[in-house]
Amino acid sequence: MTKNKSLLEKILRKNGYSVTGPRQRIFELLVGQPPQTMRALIERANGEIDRASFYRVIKLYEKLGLVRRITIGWKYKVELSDIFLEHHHHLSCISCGKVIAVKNSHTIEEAIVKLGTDNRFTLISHQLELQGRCETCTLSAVL
Amino acid sequence: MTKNKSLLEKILRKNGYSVTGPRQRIFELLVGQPPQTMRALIERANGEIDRASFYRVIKLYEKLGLVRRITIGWKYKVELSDIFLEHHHHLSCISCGKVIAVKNSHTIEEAIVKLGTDNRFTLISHQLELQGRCETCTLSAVL
DNA sequence: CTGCTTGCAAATCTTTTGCATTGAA
DNA sequence: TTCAATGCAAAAGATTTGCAAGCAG
Repeated sequence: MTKNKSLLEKILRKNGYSVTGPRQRIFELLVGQPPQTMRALIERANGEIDRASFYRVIKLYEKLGLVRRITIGWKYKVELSDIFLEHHHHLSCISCGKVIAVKNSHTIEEAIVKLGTDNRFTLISHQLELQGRCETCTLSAVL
Repeated sequence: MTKNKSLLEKILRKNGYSVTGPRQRIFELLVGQPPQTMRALIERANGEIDRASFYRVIKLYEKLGLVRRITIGWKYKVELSDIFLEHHHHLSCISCGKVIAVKNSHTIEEAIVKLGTDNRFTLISHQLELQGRCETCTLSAVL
């Protein structure tokens, strides 16, 4: 999708950052991938981009709202944010580690907004993470 | 509360772990505190307990479901789990860092259960984290 | 006693920083 | 040309591990 890439460029420029090779490359490494650990992301670049740049770029992307970090179990992973992906949450299986993205329910979103206003908070973002056992693992736990 | 402490002992024994000084001490350091970083927790022990033991004990407590980790911003913090605390979620202010615990709404809990069944997952736990700006910070952002 | 726990020290892994160099605008 | 962005190397921080000694059961 070149559409995403031009959106990336637009956002960088609009915020006064330059469009560079590493920044584009890192973006590509995020497109179409499930949430990845930093390590995995860095390894996928095969040494073409320095570790430090990864951290710097991801931090920038997070600030610009392009990327978000989600916590699965103990460590965090990064993925493109809702600008590129439809807003969703994660359901992860504690047995096999599978992570599935679930589209958000209207009910939940509304209740969340209410939580914010009830507490006089101006909400900016939220994450919902669910842990459980997927169907396969639930079954094999019984066997 | 000695009630909590005896519950701790019961859980440890029932799972075949022994009740030791460090384990009790670490538990005490968690009681009645807001979510803490590992570093803060370790510092509060003033060198009486080794760093490594902290990590080992917290990991054990998490496995036993006594403790949970929540992610606020980038790093995680630990707090007692719903066994000791009422089930709740967190609202954190991205300006001043304040974190408030919000009792859960029925609506959200129900919708979450539905999300699980819709995806044939046996749900075990979930976390909802909200980010925004508290009233004070919202106002001072305008000034 | 005996094996689980701990402390200690060292090893690993993750993230950040300083600085000289490179590259986008 | 000029300043932001990158790579590199080193520093800082966080987490884990091996092993000998200590303690709960």
